[in-house]
Amino acid sequence: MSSGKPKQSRKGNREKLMSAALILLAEDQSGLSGISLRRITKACDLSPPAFYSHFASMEELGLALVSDVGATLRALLKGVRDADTEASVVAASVDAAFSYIRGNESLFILIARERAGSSALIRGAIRNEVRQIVEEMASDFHERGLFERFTLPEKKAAVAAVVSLGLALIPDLLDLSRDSSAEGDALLSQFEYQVQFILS
Amino acid sequence: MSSGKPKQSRKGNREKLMSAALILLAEDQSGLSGISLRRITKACDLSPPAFYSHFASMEELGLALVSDVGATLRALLKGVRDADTEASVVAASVDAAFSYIRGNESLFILIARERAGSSALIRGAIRNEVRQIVEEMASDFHERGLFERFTLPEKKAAVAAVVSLGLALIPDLLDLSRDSSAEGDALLSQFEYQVQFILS
DNA sequence: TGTACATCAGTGAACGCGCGTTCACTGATGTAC
DNA sequence: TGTACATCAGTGAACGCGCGTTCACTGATGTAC
Repeated sequence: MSSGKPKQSRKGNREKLMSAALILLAEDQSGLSGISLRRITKACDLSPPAFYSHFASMEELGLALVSDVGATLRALLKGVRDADTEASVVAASVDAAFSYIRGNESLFILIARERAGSSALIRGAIRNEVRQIVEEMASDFHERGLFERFTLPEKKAAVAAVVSLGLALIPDLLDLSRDSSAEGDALLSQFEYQVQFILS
Repeated sequence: MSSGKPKQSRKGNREKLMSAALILLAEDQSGLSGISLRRITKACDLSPPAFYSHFASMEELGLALVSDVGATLRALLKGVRDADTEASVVAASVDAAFSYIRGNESLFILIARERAGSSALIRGAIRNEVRQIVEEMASDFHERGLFERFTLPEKKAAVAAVVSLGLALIPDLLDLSRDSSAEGDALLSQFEYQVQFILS
């Protein structure tokens, strides 16, 4: 027996805490307020006080997660917006967003849930990330002459509506496709109608 | 000194528990999982075990609240749908919903938050209430020949979009109008655009 | 390259707290006679 | 109307639990000489 663990590793533990939090967030459906500092550190094989070397509180960890997903998603959407007809831009953006969502479910469970969650700070951070994405997409469309029948504020309203409907879709989609994929599909085709209505 | 309280009152305590829960829900912004059985019973001057005479768990209390607000809102919307032009039906419904929301903020904080909250049962109950409202409004429009350019599933999708945007609006509105009424107004006029887009 | 040292991410023990839940009980309420 | 009784919403004490946070500490890591 060569025995045990290399204790006190000290490398990348901040990232480990963040991804352990995400995993717990996705397992329980309980939201940020339902997972405890102690469970997160236990999942990383750390002692509870080690948490404080990286974050002052759970809320700060939540803010870090939100800013991560915001930055990633913004970069992703920017990269995909080089198609130049309206239909293809919309299709590409929705596709990109949804495939990223599928690959990073737990981040979006966080966003969808904490958007109306317990921490005012986190709600504000999410609102800002969403707002940034909406503004960037709307100005981008504006500059490139897409959707010219809309004024700039109208473009923002339209993009905001699509994003909001998409976010609201996430928890429903997760709940329903757990039970029956048919209901999930119905939800998705309803979403397609809705996007179509909004972008006339 | 004639001294104190009539103890063990036994009348209407179920309702007292429910409304105490709502008050706590609105005070803290913490969601159902953030208010405890003990705090609710303390707010009603009851001992903690008295809770169990009325509800088997907090989740059951949550379900009771959801079904209350669903029933009330459905009745309210039904009563207001007797206008007979598209514009006036929409305007009347939105007005009715928003003035009810303003008068019952805490119920809607519950709905908006728990729609993506920790309890799968409660999420399901909210989904059903919303679905019922959407189906009723859409079939009603259908039967009365309003919005004839939409098929029935399109009508449902449109009504669902408006309701979803309205629900997502609530936490943002509460947060932002706390800071500045200007931002709240901007949000509301964005919502007006969005309803307009959807109903073409 | 080797050694002394500062830094700081880690440790385990301990704390007080509010929680949900159980238990045996009490006494107000409404009903049957 | 008055009395005996069943029901069941209430009580207070007690439980074990997991929580966040504090503390004095340790020892791995990277740097300066």
